[in-house]
Amino acid sequence: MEETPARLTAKPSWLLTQLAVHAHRLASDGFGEVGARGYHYRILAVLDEFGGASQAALGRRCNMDRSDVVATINELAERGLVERTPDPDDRRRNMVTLTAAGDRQLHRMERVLDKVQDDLLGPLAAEDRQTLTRLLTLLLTHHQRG
Amino acid sequence: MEETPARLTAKPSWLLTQLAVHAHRLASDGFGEVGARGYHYRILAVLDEFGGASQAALGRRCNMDRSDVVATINELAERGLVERTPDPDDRRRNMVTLTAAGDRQLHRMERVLDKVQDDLLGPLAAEDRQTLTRLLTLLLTHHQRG
DNA sequence: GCAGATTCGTTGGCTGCGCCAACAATGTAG
DNA sequence: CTACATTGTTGGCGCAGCCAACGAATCTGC
Repeated sequence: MEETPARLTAKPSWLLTQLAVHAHRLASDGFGEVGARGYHYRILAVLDEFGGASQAALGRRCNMDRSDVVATINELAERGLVERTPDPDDRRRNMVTLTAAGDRQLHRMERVLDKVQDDLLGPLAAEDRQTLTRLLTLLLTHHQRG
Repeated sequence: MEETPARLTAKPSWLLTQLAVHAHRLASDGFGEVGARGYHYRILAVLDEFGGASQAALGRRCNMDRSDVVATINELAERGLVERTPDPDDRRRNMVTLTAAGDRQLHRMERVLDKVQDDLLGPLAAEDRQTLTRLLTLLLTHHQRG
């Protein structure tokens, strides 16, 4: 079949973004099977790990825009996975908390994601997986500061 | 500041997609400075490397949907970077060819992209860059077949 | 105490990229 | 000739990442 030009396949930025497409598709398909999407997982994971928080704090923790947090919380609240209550100490804030159903959904998504990692790293040996993770982590933390 | 949950930062799929966001932003910003975007580069690169081709063939070579190729060729033709002529041998096809201006634009984008790679891989030593590229290439080719 | 800056939730909108379905025109194989 | 496949095109969708603006509430400097 038709080949992709070498100028593309040689560039790390190309490899990264294209592979990210595959990763995203794997995750997206998996999430779809439990009626969710990526943003849902981020919010639920943060709530489970750090407890209830304001929407702005959630956004900062999972690298999301405030406006996208609003929409996501709307969807999660509709499904009863999350509760939004006004914060009495600071009436600008909404306290967002995880419900029992939300916790169950998080566990479902966690299982989905575990499988995604396996599919994604498919042909890589354990050592290579570790190397890759190390390098990616290094780069990501670097770009998060600058 | 607020931290990102470990469940996220530990997952290769997260690292990959988030780092891809940074890569995409670097490329996007650079392309923006020369009045272009990612799809433009793909098409121009394929034309330069393999010569004129039909829109469908272009799409297969750079992993783009036929409909997106149409829009991209429209934009490129508008700017005079590409020419669209009916193929006399197969009247379904359009022959798309690179113009001199298109070639110059490609070179501009090439320079932009070289800088992007450097910014992207920033803190990595030459050896680590090679390792990363190798692993990513391996995974990408794997996911392109399955 | 008060004026000015900052934070928070919310609305509405935009871009890029990856897709899909449908259609007419053309080509190919049986 | 008939079926099937390919090509260009239109129009539309979803996800993710953004930005600007607004009123309400809070915090800060004076």
